[in-house]
Amino acid sequence: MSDVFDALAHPVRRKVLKLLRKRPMSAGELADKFDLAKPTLSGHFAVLKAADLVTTERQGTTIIYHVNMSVLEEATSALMDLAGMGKEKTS
Amino acid sequence: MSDVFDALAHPVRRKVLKLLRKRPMSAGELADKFDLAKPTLSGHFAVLKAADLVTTERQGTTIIYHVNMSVLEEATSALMDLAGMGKEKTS
DNA sequence: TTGTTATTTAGGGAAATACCAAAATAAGTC
DNA sequence: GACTTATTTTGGTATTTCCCTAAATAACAA
Repeated sequence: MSDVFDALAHPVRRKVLKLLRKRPMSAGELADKFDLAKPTLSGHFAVLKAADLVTTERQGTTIIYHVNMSVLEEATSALMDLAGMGKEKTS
Repeated sequence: MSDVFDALAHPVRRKVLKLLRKRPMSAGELADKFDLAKPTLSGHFAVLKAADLVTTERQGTTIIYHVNMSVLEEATSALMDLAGMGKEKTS
């Protein structure tokens, strides 16, 4: 879970997830949305992938990134837990 | 908001918030829960405070930390938004 | 003022992170 | 094979983060 929060800590990576939530996109297509060199973005993708927040699918020469909603939802649950929102035992 | 996600990225800081959610605690009392030097914890507290995730109150010589639930809830909402959970416009 | 307790600030070193340009890899086409 | 396109890996530098010990500050008591 720490991997996930680490990944979420960078604004670029949060924006990548936001973009991927609308639809899967290739690495290059994603990179075009940022004012950063492609290797830099590639590094960010690797962090997201290590946290299992995205998955990849190769289509010929391009690589398509998909957001992994279940992990994003788990992170949200973890944070809700920390915030004491929902699912609480009234003891 | 980036300050908040940065603050949440470190496991020690998440644990501090979890402890403070039960009840406010002094810096020293918190520090005792970790196997780290007090100045190290003080640094973590400063990060949490910069993100407005905690507030402080001095009582004589001790400083009491309180979790700022509203900011924690805002962060949860932001993540829920990223995850597309709840509050969505069906368009 | 001297001393004690609680906490933070200062200073420094090691490790991690973020960025880039250049080179390498992968898949496909001619 | 030679070339093109898409992407990642490598190598390098600069900045930031994390942790420590030692010193400074704050509030209070004797």
